[in-house]
Amino acid sequence: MELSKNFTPSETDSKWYEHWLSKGYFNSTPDEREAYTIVIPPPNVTGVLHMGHCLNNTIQDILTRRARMSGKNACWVPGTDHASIATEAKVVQMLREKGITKSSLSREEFLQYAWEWKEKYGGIILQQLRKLGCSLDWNRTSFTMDPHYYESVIKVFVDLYEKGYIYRGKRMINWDVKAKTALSDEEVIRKTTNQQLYHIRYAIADVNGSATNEYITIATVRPETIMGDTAICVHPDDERYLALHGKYALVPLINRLIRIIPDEYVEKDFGTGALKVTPAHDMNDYQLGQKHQLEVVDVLNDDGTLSDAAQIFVGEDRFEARKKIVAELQAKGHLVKTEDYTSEVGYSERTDTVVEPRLSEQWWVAMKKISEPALKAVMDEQIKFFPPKFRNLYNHWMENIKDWCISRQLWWGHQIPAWYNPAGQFAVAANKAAAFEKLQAQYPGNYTIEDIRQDEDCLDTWFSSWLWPFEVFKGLSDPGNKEVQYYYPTNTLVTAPEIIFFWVARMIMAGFEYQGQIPFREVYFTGIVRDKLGRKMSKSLGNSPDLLGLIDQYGADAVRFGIMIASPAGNDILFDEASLEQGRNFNNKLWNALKLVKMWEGRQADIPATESTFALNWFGNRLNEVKQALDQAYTDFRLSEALKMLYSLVWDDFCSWYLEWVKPGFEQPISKAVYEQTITYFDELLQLLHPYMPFITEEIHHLLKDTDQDLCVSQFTKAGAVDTTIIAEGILLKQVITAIREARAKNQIKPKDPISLHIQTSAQTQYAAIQSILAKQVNAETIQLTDAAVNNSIVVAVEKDKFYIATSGQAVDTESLKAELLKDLAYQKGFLESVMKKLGNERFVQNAKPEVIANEEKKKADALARIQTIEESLANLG
RNA sequence: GGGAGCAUAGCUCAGCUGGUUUAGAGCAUCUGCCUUACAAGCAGAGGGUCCGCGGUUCGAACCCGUGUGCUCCCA
Repeated sequence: MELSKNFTPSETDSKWYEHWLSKGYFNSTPDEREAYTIVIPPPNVTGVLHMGHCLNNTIQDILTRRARMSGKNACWVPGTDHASIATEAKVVQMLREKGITKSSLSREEFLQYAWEWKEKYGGIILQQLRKLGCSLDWNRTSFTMDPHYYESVIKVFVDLYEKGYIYRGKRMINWDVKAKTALSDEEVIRKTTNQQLYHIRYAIADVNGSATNEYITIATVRPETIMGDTAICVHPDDERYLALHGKYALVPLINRLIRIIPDEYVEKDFGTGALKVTPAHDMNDYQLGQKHQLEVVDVLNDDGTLSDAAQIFVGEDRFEARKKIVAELQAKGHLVKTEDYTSEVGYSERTDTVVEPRLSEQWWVAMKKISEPALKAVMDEQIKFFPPKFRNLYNHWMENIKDWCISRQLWWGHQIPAWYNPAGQFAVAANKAAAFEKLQAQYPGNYTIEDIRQDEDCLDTWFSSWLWPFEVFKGLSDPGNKEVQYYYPTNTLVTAPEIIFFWVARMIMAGFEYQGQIPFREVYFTGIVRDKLGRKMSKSLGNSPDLLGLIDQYGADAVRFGIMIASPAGNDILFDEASLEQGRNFNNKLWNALKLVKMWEGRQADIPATESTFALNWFGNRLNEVKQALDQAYTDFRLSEALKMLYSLVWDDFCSWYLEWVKPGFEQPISKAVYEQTITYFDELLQLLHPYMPFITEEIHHLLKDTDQDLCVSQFTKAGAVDTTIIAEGILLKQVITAIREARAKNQIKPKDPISLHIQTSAQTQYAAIQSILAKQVNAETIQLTDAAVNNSIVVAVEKDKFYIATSGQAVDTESLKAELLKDLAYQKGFLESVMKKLGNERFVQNAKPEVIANEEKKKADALARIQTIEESLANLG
């Protein structure tokens, strides 16, 4: 069989994915094995795969595949959430393109369009995850608006309402004027924004509204809201304004009479020290207004235009109105000055418009009541966070938790199960009939079931996704069923730290409330993917690479490698395409190792493995050593480090050392035993790598030997014991080879020119075992042991042993050799000095642990021996 | 304004309980090689005031204090 020059992922990736699917390897059903469960953090149904997903899902796939290969019944559940705001925005846009406005449709008609959109365009991301190789159980694909899921969300709402955890209330909320809906605090992104601070003077007036000649100047960034002012506030101790306490002022342009009130809330040093109070349009002003019983004048409509209450510029957009009002204030002499000002402004996460604080009637969850067990579970490490630093963040948020605004003025989502009678009284129930019954019982009256209407609003998307870990197994709609008992609590949640409050905390709450236990045992927080300049990837910066393009270009395995190698535990990732190149090169290395051993396949012979005994023994021990380290790295979620270990094991230990050590001479036969063991080792490496790079490993596994067994479902064998002596001998051998090669290079001995090597050592038997390997690696035609210095040779010292390199005809560059030895000598002497300093320190000898002192003694002895070797070598050079 | 985290080679990071060779890896750089698996490669090399200062200790990259710089979260 002819193997291509390089590995070509495009030909193999889809072949193997289809094969795995057809074998049903990713599908899980409860059995007697231990379950290992991951539920995917459901991506937004409108979403497409980006770097964040790539990282997140690669990690989940690594964990899932590793579990599957470790005797567990691995189950990774895919799905999407319905993303109220984002999806509704997409549907509205689609309708607009068709010339249809949302307002011309009934709710039912709109939802029909929305479902059509979802079926046609939604969940593209799930297809893309296949390209990445994700071993998800597609039979379990879930959606937050599946019928059973929908019912469960409603059930939870009714239940929490009945428990008194949900209430309806008029409060200040974040309003998205574009989507015309409430947002929770977490959906508001604060951005530093350049603005103008306008200084505006208000005429002082008497109680009858007659203006005086005096003025008070306030500073504001929002002049368009002055028509909603109901007071001016000054600090009670501010001497400038003492005389004005209890006086009145006139709002410019509309001449409404407002009070001047003292309150310590005002900062004397900010602006003019006088604050206009607009309770309808500012969170703090609202609180101030409540304290002083101020009137609330709402001058904005729900779309961000000025309302009738504004009296002027009615119907104009808030920012247009701002410009016009500033112009008019200036024209009428009310504008004192304008200065540049920078502050944080809230923007809607979904529509990127400036969020409007707005007084509005919404539904809320009283969080204090249900958060307690969830806080405790993390603090007690019943749920472990990786990295643990996120426990602090979690703790802080949970202790200062605020009520959750769960209503959204949207149609796409779970409609709030509250019904109102004609008098506006309401009841919460699972359906209309039950609601009517409740209403009549509570508010008897002369109205029929036809007269009651359901709340128009739907629920926040997170109010459905917090049920995800159990409702994907129908844990609420079919309580205690076999699946939820088997798979729940799930094992690992892998997610980004930015949704720790949106989601992680709330899932834990819901888990306790509805399953009586934690939803997962550990949470792994990935870093945020940034570009190589450290900037967060975003659409507006255009710095997110086209992931599918990268997969096409480099192959899924290289992309997975690239993102994992750059992903230290708990830190952000600076993504650089260079790491994908490294991944591709690594693929190629594996591929070429395959080509090499394939060349040997037909050259097997019944000859003893004598010369390769050491190599076989050594690599077997290295493999066990790394396997043990890998187990620990996985336990600690040090996935990037685990990959580095594997990379080095394959590239350095296997390819650069082991394969070279067992490689037969040109067109020479290879011992059958050596060949077979090499195939076994190679296959073990592929197996260890499989969770990270599933495609190439499966491909090579099948090319390596004829087998029906797929690597995907093969089972790891336990790491055996490690013989540390062999490992140490391997290290010494590598050192010797490197030192001799270095000497060859320094003395311009061409790789093809053979040398004669003489070894002066006290450990002669050790060298007997590795002699043939050494000869091969340094191109020595003879190797002899010697008791004395060899004349006219290059001398190299490694540890306590000396190596004399003799060449035919080549002049030895004694000067550079001497320089090297002197440099080494200086280092060793410096080292010895530092050790002697310690040992000469009485207090060290008194206080340090015996094993530490013994180690220093050994360091001293070793250094002395090396110094002696070097000095003898120098003497030999003359 | 409140809180958290980070600072080690040009870049990205390891360095776990203070003592494991006067600090390690990968990438990048430099030198020499088209050696029969691999130039997407091989062989070798250079590169550090462990952010500054002070302290604890026989001993500090590691612990404490402080300053500086960066990042994030909350208001």
